[in-house]
Amino acid sequence: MGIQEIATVTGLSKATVSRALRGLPSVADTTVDHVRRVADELGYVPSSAAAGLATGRQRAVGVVVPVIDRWFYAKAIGGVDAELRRAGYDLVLYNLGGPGGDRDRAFRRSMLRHRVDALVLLSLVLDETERSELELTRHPMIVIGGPTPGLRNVGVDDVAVAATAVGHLLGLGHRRIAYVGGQDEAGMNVAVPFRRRDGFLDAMAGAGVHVPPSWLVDGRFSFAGGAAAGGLLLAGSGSGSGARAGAGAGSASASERPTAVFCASDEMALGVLLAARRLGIAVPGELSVIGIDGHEYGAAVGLTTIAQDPEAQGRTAACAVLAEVDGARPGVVPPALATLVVRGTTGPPPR
Amino acid sequence: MGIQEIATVTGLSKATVSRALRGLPSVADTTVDHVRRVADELGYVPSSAAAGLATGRQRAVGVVVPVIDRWFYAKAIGGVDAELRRAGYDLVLYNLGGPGGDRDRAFRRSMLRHRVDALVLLSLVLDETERSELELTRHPMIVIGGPTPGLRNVGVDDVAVAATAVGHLLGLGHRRIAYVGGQDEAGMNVAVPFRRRDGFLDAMAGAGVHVPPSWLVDGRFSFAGGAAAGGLLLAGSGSGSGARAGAGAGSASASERPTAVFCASDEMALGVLLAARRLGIAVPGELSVIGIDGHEYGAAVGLTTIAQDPEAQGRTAACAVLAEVDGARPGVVPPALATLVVRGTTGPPPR
DNA sequence: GTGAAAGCGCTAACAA
DNA sequence: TTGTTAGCGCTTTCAC
Repeated sequence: MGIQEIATVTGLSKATVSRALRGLPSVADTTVDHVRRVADELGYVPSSAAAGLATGRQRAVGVVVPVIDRWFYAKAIGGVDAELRRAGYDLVLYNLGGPGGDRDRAFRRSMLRHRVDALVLLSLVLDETERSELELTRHPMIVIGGPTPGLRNVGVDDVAVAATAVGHLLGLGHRRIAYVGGQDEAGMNVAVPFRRRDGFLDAMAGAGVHVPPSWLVDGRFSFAGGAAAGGLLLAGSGSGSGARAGAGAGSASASERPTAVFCASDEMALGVLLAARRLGIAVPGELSVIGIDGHEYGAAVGLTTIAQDPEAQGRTAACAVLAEVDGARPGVVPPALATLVVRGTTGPPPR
Repeated sequence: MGIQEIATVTGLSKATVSRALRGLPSVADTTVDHVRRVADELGYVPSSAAAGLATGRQRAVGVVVPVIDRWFYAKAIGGVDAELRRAGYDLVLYNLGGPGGDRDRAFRRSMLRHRVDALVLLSLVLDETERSELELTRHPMIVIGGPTPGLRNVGVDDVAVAATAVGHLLGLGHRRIAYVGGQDEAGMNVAVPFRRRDGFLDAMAGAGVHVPPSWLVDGRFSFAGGAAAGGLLLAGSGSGSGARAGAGAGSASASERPTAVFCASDEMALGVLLAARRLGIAVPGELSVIGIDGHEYGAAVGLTTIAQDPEAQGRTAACAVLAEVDGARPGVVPPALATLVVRGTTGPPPR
């Protein structure tokens, strides 16, 4: 069951069989037909290892993710996969497995094993060693998500996205706007949250609106985290210092709490929505909530958001590295699209 | 940058270097140290292609999924990955890409290219051709999810799970129980939904409780689908025939609609919860809702569910095929665990 | 404990 | 258009 069998059966040479199978020019059509037929009959299956050894090309690209079970990563992987499949490449997945994962081993033992021809890194922040180790492989590389020094990157302009969100809220008349962001421990994502927060702060400052520090809350980029953050923001202490009198049952009075919350992800926004509902705060009547992502759940509940398309980003990234594998110059990748989708969770602030 | 370099630098033979690198016995400890050191200095990275060619083992296993961006699949992949990494295996992902994916090509061109030593199939239903094509590769194989004729399988006992859910509801006093299930088009999952529905129907019949056909609703295994199904069930026509008078605003009167809904997935249950909220139906006061899965979102909103652990299932599956790759007899895989987690969405029916 | 040599299954010059 | 001849980088008998 190798190329040789086909050669002997057809009475041709291995070389010709190889050429025929790969559809190279300069092989008689009849020969191609014959070879193909025999290969089929014999149930021939090419060995990627042998081909890889001979050519130095594995026809596979590695995708490195912090974790898989998060909306953004899963979607992005899907996009990368789609493009790879189109090109006849396989996708080998390197899951760093969150903070608990044995990241080091993952790196050395596998990713560098020339099993792949290129790497797509999903919003990773690498340390010095990792960076230089990867550089050493001379593989085409690109990162999706936060910009990483020295590497090409595809992703939305997070600062601009935050500005858009703030602009929407400001336009509706809001001035008391809180932010829910923070780090995603599981995701090991660092740059993106910072850029969104800075974008928020800058936009607010640009509009001359003050943001009390206590209105910058950590939602851990998760639904549960968002719910907790929402609880803190809406029921806990308001804008000011710790204890306040007359706020009945520990609940922030309407005049003290924000009239809008900008969340750095839809999942957190959904959490905030949950918190609001639990506290009996009407949305968007008493509180506006806006997220980032374009998560399906958000659509179902009518969440206003700045939607991005991680799948498209995955495709873009895959195309980029594939082109580079084929010898193209790295080239610049344009920023990914993000569009404001106004739905039912934002409206004018209460009077 | 091959094994040869190390050989010349150390003054040893390729054979010894190879042995040292792989930690085989019968190599002097000093030699091993020396080789390792030199390899490190040279930044040596083994070629999996060459090793694979020589041994016939790729040290990689393929994971075939209908789609990646679904809770169950993402979690399960994570589990498989964890186990593979432990064993020093790589994971190559074959995403069938939903109904739109070019399934055929995915099969022939890649999966069979002996790039992997074994296959883990995630709740797939294969047609004849696919089955026999896979058989032909003689690879160890296992499926996670619905049982598939001729293949080992890991997963919960869906019939039992459904019975547990029904038991819980019945125990609370419910008799008017509806079911939200249906097919997950994206997931291409067939057996599981049927088994859960049948389990539900059997359990109900066993308890002598009638289920009107209109109380079997399709929720497409998604949040949005669940919300739609919930709307239909709770606001649309009740148990009986189409139009009814006096049901005000097209809403099913409390006496006609179910007092409990069993959903074949947590995502659908969350959708039903959303529908109930929109209709102003109190949960669990007027309506109990139970799901299956153990989704994080469910935990956050207090959804009662039968939790399963897809990650553990992934690990189990990986272990099983890995063992088989190492020459072990296939062996029987015990059913995966599923545990009733009672939270706040189920309670006694309204009087 | 170590070395020499023969492949693993394919591709890639170079001839014919 | 097809065949010949070398490898790709590793593992693996079989000697030493």
